[in-house]
Amino acid sequence: MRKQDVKTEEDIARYLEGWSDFEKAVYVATFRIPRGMVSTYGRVAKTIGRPKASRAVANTLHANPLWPTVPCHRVVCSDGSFGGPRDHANGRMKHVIEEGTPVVDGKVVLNKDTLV
DNA sequence: CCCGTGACCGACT
DNA sequence: CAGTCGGCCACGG
Repeated sequence: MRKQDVKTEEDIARYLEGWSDFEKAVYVATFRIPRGMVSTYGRVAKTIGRPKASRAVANTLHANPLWPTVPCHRVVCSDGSFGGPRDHANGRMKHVIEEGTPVVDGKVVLNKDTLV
């Protein structure tokens, strides 16, 4: 199926057939993050039952094959900063801001209203 | 099966 | 409060 036709969690799992369960879980969890809010690598890891797999989550999202269907830009570091190469980080920050999420000094403001 | 590689995290100087 | 350090984990070679 074509990437632009992926619109549900089931679609994601189908599109990712052949990928590991871990990777599917990461993308599905990220897909659930509502617009205007963010989550952190650590929290996503916890959500999918792998509390200590934050690094693996980051690795997985780095290769997000379903952008922008899967909003990987809504996943940031635990301190609110955007990890990764400068160019990628800037783009992600721009999208987060466009969705109305508060960003101060290059970092997302993490509180009960912005953090899932 | 061992090893290097990260878009990380939390605790501890 | 900024910088370090060790632990963590999936993946690919």
